[in-house]
Amino acid sequence: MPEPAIRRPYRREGEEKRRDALIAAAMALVAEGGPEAATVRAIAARAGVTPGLIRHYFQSKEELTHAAYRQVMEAMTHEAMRAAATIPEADPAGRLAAFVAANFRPPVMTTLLVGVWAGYMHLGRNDPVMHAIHEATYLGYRDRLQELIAALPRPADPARDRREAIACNALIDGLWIEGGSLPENFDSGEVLRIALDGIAAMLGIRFPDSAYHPFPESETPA
Amino acid sequence: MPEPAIRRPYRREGEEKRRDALIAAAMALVAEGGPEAATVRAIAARAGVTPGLIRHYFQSKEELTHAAYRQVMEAMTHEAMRAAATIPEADPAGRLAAFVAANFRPPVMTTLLVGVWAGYMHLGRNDPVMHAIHEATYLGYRDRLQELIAALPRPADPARDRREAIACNALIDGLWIEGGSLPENFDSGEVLRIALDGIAAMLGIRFPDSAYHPFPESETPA
DNA sequence: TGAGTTATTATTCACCTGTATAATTGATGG
DNA sequence: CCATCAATTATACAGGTGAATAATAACTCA
Repeated sequence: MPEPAIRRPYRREGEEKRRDALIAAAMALVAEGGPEAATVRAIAARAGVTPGLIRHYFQSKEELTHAAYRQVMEAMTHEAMRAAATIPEADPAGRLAAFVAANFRPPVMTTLLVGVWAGYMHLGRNDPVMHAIHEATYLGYRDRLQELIAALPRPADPARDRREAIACNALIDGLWIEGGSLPENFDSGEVLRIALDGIAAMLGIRFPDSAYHPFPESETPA
Repeated sequence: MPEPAIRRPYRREGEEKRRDALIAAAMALVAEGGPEAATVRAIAARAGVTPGLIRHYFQSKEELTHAAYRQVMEAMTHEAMRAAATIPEADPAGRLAAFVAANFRPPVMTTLLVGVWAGYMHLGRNDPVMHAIHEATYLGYRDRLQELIAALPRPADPARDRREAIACNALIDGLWIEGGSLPENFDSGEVLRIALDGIAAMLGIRFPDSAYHPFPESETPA
């Protein structure tokens, strides 16, 4: 005996807004409850629409997942690059330090991003599209890191730069994962210090003390 | 119109055997197809039993998941410790190198283990038991690493040892993940070399050339 | 203002999930 | 050889899943 059909009112939004809202909803749900929590119905509810709309903007739920994963991964590289661009080219070590530091503060080192990364991680093992996104973003990030390393004032050696970029990338990844998974096991700023010390040692350089401050240009939070 | 009930024949196995078989089946399925592939029915089929038997040996599917995760994580630490114990205590750097190297060859650096780790990773974010297992195994591994570092012939400094253990652990983790996720992007032995070089640089030591051979005591595979 | 488009909702479907419970059969000991 | 016990199978259930389709109402533009 259904009620005489009082239909939920709605507003038409631009395609871009709706796509973004759905992606954001999917990311938030994955971060909070893992991939199994990001059901079509839950995503729609979080985005304030009904489930059917997802398949109006995405051919399948899988396609929405791909879009969300790509956005998360690219956001991280983009944020680190943006931080590096803050420092003048004349200071290669400073640029590298800024790139590294960006990974250990918001908006990169947040429960949301670590959670989404962890939730989607394993999908790269079977889904070819996810694998391609993983590979592309990993290599993109690493190449950028290698460029910063190659710019350091020392004799050129591409093979060495490659190995060191891989090592620095791995160190950053490992610290980011554990710092994000078990934050209560590390003091504030400790992870950043360990990252910078480790990278400096592996590259045989020294970062200025100013690089060790979590929030370089803006105010330090109380 | 069901056939007149020709029941599947079976053999009674010991409790231990059945539990191990179910855990192994769950691990294999997670490694191959992610957690969503490890359904009660799929696990039972892989283990050669019917679904109901799972709940005869485990109170719930969740409990089976916990058992499998714990086994995977502990196996890694155990294998690295076993490798370290191969080297006499009089050679601290050699022990450390053996510990590190064990992470970059079978049975630790296998698609199965990396896959299972990736599949279960995110569960630690919501499930308290999984979180506890993750924390316990992570800290156990890191403590063992710190002991090996503290044994190096140099002035004692526990705070420094702690930071260096965190850094070395992160480097190992990051290389293990990327080496396992994108093996086609690395040459054979390259990951091990990068790990040992990085750790040596961060600790200010030098490993003997012999440490760089992937398979120390046994034969090298063709 | 009114007709047309389509973004959005509502409903339905076939399938899969973990769990609970009942029925059976293999092993064991007398 | 039979009785007992529990390991194992079989069946059923309630709920959730992504997807497909039909109905509707919010805009757009003439």
